[in-house]
Amino acid sequence: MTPGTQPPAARVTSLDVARLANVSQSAVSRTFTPGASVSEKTRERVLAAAAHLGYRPNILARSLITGRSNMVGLVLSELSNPYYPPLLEKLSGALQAQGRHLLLFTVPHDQDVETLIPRVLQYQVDAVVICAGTVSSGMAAACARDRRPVLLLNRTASHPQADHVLCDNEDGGRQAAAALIAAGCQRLGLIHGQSGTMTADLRARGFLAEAARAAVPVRQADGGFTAAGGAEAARCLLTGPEAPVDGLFAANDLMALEALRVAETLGRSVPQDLKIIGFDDIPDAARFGLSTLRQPLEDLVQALAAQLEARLNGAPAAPPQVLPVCLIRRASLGAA
Amino acid sequence: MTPGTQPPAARVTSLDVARLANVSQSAVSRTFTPGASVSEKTRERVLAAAAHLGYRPNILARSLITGRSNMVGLVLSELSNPYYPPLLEKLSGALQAQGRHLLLFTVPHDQDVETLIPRVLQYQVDAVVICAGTVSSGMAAACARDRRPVLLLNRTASHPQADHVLCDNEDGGRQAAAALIAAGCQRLGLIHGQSGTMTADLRARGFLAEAARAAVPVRQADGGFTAAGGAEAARCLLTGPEAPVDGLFAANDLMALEALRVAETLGRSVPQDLKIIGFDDIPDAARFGLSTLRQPLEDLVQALAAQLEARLNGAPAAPPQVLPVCLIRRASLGAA
DNA sequence: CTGTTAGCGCTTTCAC
DNA sequence: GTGAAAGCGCTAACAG
Repeated sequence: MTPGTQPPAARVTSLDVARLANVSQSAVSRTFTPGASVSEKTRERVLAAAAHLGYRPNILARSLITGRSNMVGLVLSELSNPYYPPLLEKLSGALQAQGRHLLLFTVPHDQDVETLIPRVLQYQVDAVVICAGTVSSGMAAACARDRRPVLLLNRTASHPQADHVLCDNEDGGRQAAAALIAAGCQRLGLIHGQSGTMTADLRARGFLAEAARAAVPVRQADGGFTAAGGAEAARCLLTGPEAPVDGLFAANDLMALEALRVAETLGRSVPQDLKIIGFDDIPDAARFGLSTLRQPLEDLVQALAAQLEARLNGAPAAPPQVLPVCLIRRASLGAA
Repeated sequence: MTPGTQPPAARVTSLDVARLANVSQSAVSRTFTPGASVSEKTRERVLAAAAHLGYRPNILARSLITGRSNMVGLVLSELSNPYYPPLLEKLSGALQAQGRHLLLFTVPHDQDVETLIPRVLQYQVDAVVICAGTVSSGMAAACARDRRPVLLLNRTASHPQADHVLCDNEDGGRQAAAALIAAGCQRLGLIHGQSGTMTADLRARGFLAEAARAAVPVRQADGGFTAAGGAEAARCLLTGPEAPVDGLFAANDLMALEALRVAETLGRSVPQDLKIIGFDDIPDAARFGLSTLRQPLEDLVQALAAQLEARLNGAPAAPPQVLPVCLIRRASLGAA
């Protein structure tokens, strides 16, 4: 049996309901259209018939006419980072509350975000949320041509037609440096995220700027945002001939937690010899007393959902929305 | 401006392409239909015109005719369990390789899986994958009426029309007990998952059966599959007047890891005084030397994808597919 | 191989 | 308020 040869399911259509209820097909349609005018009598008859047959409007057929699918494309790449699952859960919940649903596209390791976008658009999603890779202008243009809003979550601008919702990465870096310096650190270490990504660069920039302002030296290493890379970078920064660093900032918690473990292995006691700050506040951070910059996940998602709603109602792209991050002081900083 | 009042996007249709290429609309359609017969000449003209206009077929319109949307509904509840993100990532990848995409539905905390299903079906998804809550037969019936395959991932049977892909939870429990006993444990402890869920019950059953077979006593506590609950249960099992347990099995790693920490807090040294085994093999398990029963994620996903493909080609529901779990020996069991 | 035609299930004018 | 009819963008017969 060849694929696709199956008879399509015998679905219940509005016409079936109309016949059973002895009304026109349009009456059925109106009954299921929120703002339409139907007499109470008709509505009841239709609803009864629909319930009897198990009828529910076909959203795809509807969207062909209304131009609205109530689906939002979500392009994701880094589900393995524990920061994302809570985000995804909240995002899905917020959109579901608006009557929309996420259509998921994951970026294959060997592929680019770019190449995925046309596929996303084919599904007639009402908007595209991108939370992966770097977004080039070609892509934004493709969406703009189709008048499909594009929202970038935790990515920084590449195109003025897209909305941007993100946390203040640069200020987070700044806060980290300030906190370490205030805690008495004199030789700082910075574990970079994947270079080239805006979040990594901004966090680093803020950190370096604040350290420079205070004239505190900084040694750097690249951890690539991964646990393994973070461990490697930490080892690199905590050993060697030079005077060891006494304050460490990692561009995400995954790496910071590894640094914590590496420090332990090397016999450095935290927070006495070494203070550590991460970024994201993933669940494990609390468990291991890791100080970190917490992103306001709930606010990010709410802002995104609100902006999405606005754009779908015709509003133009808004200026980037940058939400504050908040330093959570835990044991790794000498907090209670 | 009222919602939905916006003019639908000015989309490029197959007719636009046809006109530009001086061919019929069907020629355009055929060009984009894999198995159709078009001359090389026409195909080129069409593709050129399409590229020029930025045309791509509207999948929703297509699905109205073919009865195939290439979307698969995914009903999820427990994204916060670190076991799920890798699963979701692999699943999405596997389906994407088949040219399908996941439409996400998360179960709100105050709601039932049941109530979500009609909404899922409205989107004309080709199939529904459920990875949440307990699935009642009413729901399965609804899907069956629409001839929509239902696949349950890591849930046990409730309806013969659904496919089931899961790992051998009961045997995992058995293996855990056997391993602890073989390692010399004489007083076992069991931290239950959320009671009522099949995975929790089966893991417990296997564990208890094997312990009983070996006539080793077992104390039990409920951890509800959560980190907090696991810590509480561990504290309960590791303290108290009775002789302390020397072998502990937790129904998932989240709880087992907490148990590991609680044991440390209580001054019990692992694996000397106490051996611990978890379930799932989440990333943290390796990091903390937790022995655990690893689920064959990749195999689960592949089996699911294959079964999905089969069902969509007309195959009937298959008998439950139970994949073996594998005990990973780490420090918590005294392994190297 | 090609164009013409019908129609997927639905919403939306438009008369009544 | 209601039904008839048109048509969203596309595929699938069907003649040629």
